Amino acid sequence: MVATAKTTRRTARREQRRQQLIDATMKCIARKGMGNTTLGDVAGEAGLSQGIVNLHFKSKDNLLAETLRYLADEYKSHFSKAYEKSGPGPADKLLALVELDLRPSICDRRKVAVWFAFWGEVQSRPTYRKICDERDQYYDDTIERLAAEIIAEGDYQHITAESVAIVLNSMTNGLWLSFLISPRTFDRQKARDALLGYLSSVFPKHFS
Amino acid sequence: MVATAKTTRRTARREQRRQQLIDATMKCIARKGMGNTTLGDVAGEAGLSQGIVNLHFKSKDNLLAETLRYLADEYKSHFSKAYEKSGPGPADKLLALVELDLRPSICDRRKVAVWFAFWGEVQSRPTYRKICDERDQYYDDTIERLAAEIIAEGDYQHITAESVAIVLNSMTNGLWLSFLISPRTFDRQKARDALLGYLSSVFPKHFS
DNA sequence: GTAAAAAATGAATGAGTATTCATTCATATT
DNA sequence: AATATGAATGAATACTCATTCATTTTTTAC
Repeated sequence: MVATAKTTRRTARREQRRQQLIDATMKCIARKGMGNTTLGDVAGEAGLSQGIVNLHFKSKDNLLAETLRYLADEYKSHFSKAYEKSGPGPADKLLALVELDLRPSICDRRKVAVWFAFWGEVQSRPTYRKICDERDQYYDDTIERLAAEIIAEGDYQHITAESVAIVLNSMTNGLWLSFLISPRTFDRQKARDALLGYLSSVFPKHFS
Repeated sequence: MVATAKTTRRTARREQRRQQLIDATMKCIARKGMGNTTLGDVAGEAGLSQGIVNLHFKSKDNLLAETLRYLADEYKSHFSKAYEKSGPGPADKLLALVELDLRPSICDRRKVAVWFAFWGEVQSRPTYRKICDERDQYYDDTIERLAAEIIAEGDYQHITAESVAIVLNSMTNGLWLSFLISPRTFDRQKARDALLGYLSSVFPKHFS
């Protein structure tokens, strides 16, 4: 009885419940769009009652901001892990980071839909902008530094680290858009080939 | 003559009003986001009365779809014009089309904000997806054909037209995102340099 | 085992907003 | 000038949904 009660208990620890609601929020946004997602939808998706979101997040605005922050933090964490785990040279690291954006766990229908939902509102919401900006800066700076190291190593001419960072950053975001809009025709392998094609034409000594 | 002129003027006024409302819609979406734009906002922005949108567009949903269609059509029209007007070779044409996406009349704060607002909802709205898909297909096919011609002309190895089209398509969309999120740090010239840098590394004989 | 605390419920509230429609207004037609 | 017609208004309506809160259920502490 004690054991059963523990596994089937209806209440959950605060953090657990919050996470459950954030997950439900992402599902709803992906399915119905941010504008058409109601707190009732989120609660229903989580199998809980009407007032649950306000209990745990105080307001809808707050829930949405926390959802975005969760996504951004998750991305950063994957990013750092990919960086640490990859080979020692800057080319290894750059490749690992670029490939990260195509990994199914990141380049996932639901998550990408949520990113774009927020980007669509970023213009009018300073909070969203701040969170997105921060993540982008983090990404951009790292990529540019790696590109600079590769350029120095290979003594490449006619190319700047900044340009490479701009290309890679915009390409990965743009690939997400293709994935979102045309999941049928989107092909991870082709996307990867395109990215590698770019890297090998700009850094031929490093990416054959 | 008299009858005809009068008739066309009357219908023209109707189209004029619709266009005025579409413009107001884009302004509102850019300022407040799609989710927070009310029909009252749109009517107010146009200097007209509450019920005006329903009179001309039947419903809010319809207004939004027509707004997206307008944007897509406008883009296609600029695209065709740029294609026609550009130099004869495929490299001239490719450059002209790529540069189009950075032209202030296209890469404009308001319009880009509206594109992203719709992309954020594309997942849940088949109508939006269809319109976006169509535009993308148009773009992609043309770019790929031009890339294929350039590859043939220059006898380039280790590169496919499809890859080039993927890179260019995702890059231009991605650059729009940077422009939207960080208008302060976004730099048209640097974006252009990055695009040209890509083209010259992949097609060195055509883009020095 | 009991009491206090915490978590969760779901009906009620009220603010906001899409839509409707009776009426007014402007212009064209006779 | 008189009439007809489409355009526009804006108050009224109907509805959605975020938020609140009194109540119930579950957990924790003793």
